[in-house]
Amino acid sequence: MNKIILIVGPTGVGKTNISIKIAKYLNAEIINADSRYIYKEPQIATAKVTKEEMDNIKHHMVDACSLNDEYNIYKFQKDGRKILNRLISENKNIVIVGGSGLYVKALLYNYELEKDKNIIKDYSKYTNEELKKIIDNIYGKNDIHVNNRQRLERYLLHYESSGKIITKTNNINEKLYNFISIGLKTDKQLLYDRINQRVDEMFEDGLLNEAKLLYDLNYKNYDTIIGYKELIDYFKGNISLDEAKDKIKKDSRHYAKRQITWFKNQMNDIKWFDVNYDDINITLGEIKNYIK
RNA sequence: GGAGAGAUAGCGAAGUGGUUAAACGCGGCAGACUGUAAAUCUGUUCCUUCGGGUUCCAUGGUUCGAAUCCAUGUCUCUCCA
Repeated sequence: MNKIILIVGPTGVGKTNISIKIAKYLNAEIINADSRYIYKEPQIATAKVTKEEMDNIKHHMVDACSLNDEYNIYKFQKDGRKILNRLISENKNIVIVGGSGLYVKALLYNYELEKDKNIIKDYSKYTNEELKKIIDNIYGKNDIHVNNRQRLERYLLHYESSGKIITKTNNINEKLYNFISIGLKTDKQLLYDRINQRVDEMFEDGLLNEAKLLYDLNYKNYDTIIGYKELIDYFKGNISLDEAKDKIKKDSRHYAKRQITWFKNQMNDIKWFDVNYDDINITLGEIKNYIK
């Protein structure tokens, strides 16, 4: 019987390193569940696994498309499950690692997503209040906040293109695969220190060059990546490099906090491990013992 | 040495006699989230045993009432010498 291990945690805890060690131990292949690893161009900004780090472990769902491509959770679910099912049929051990909570859930839980019909609607003539009222008439128990225009528009678009409403169902907590969930954590101040330090290291490693290069090429999803989007104002001369750098650190910390909130409250039966950075083997030992 | 301007919560900044524990922004903290998710959005942020307590540089004063008016002091900034 093959093993499927899910490893989650906030950015900067050390998921990449640990996942590879665990994969090595299990002779497993890795499926990435990190929404920004999908894009092939960013390397430094997304702290992407390097060839050397991979240590000959096969990685899936990394560098799968261009920053110019339209990628979304539906495609991730479809592509990811295809690989997952294939590896299962080949009786391989699998390590799934990622920080994108919704992607993880879409991959492993009963999230029913349908192919988008590519309908484009323009709701710009409606105010938030008007959109909210329309949605309230469709489904009074919706909990979308009036200010959340993105979700308001998404809800209406989904309804108008599929005729279906988005409701909270229990399916979303129903596991479709037999996997063990592991969460990596550490003291929050320590995590924030690590994140800040990692941003400094990214700059030492040439983040600015990478960012400028892609900026000049005008990539479509450029501004969805922490580490790039904060530099836009710097390239335009609106802020100093130090200001941009601080903003990257801040956005990264905020992102980590949102991830922690998600994994803590949106997912069940995650076994949390405190990462020991002085001796990673201690943490690895605890994990190996748990997944035995 | 002379002439002005100013000191407000962690920071920036409103407020110039009463419904002001003090707008707003940032930062902090917590949270929501089934298709942009590294996204989007929400709540909270002087202390509190939730009864209340203590605030707007300091001290003293005017007033029924002061962050707001007066006096003195301390500090900061700009300009003139």
